[in-house]
Amino acid sequence: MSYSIAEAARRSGLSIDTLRYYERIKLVDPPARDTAGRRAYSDNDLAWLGFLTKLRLTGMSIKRMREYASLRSRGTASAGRRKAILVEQRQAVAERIAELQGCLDILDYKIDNYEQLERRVLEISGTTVPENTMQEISA
Amino acid sequence: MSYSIAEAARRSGLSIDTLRYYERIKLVDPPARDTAGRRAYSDNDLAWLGFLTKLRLTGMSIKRMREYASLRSRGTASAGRRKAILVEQRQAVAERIAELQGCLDILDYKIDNYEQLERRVLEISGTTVPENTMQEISA
DNA sequence: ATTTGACCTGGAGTGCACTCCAGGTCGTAC
DNA sequence: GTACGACCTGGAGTGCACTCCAGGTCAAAT
Repeated sequence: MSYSIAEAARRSGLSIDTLRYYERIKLVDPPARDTAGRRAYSDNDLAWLGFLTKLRLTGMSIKRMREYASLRSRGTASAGRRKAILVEQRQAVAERIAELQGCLDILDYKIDNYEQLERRVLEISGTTVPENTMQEISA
Repeated sequence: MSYSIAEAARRSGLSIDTLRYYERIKLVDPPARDTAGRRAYSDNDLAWLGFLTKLRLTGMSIKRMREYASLRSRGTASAGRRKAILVEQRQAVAERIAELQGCLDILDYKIDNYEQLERRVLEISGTTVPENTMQEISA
């Protein structure tokens, strides 16, 4: 099967401009063209775009993705280095997840503070809230 | 206690330039100054910088952090909206963690493919690797 | 007294990842 | 046969979050 750029954009979740941009910066190989010179993406192209969007979701930089892409086009001999990139990225993602988990804990703590404040305001409505309560919340 | 900009940078993990930048864009209140006009950060300032770096780690935009910062300076009345921002961010972080988990699975799958390829190459060293093996790996 | 180093200011520059634009070419629908 | 919509190109523009720079001030050390 072959797909117009609009269809490829729809299926990959990237914009048409981004698709052309990725081609310009050599992140994807130039797709085939139809008789009128319009891009005709193959299933293979789509699969590669799909994988690229996953790498992007992991936070991989375009520079790094280009490195991976260029290794890929050099064939089997580069498999080791490609694997190394993926392993490194796996590590980075795991670390990022841990970091976000830590952030989640902090957010929960702060949200809980706000909830306690709400409860206290309800209880002693009209009374001045002690200064240290605000400290606790804004710190 | 009061800290020089260099010390504040060291303690917050931000650069000196970033500290001045955050002040310029009203993300932090201008700190006190010493007799020579140099910034003197308080423990309170440091605590706020600490929280900001956590928010940044969650991927919150500076625009959103500024919103939070400006609400904070408007006092208790804004607590509800501040809490809402935190709750929303908590949600975004949880979603991002889930997304990264999914990426981790894909990376594991790809890495596993590379490992299988390595084993096959070892076993039948010198033999041509079947075309579909490469497809599986590059898709 | 001068040198050093940390700090100051306003403003310009950077890198990233897109995103938009003007002006042009096709093939199909009316 | 012309109007339309989807596509094409090279290049410029955007938003974000810093980062760097020139030229200057000040207090302590030599």
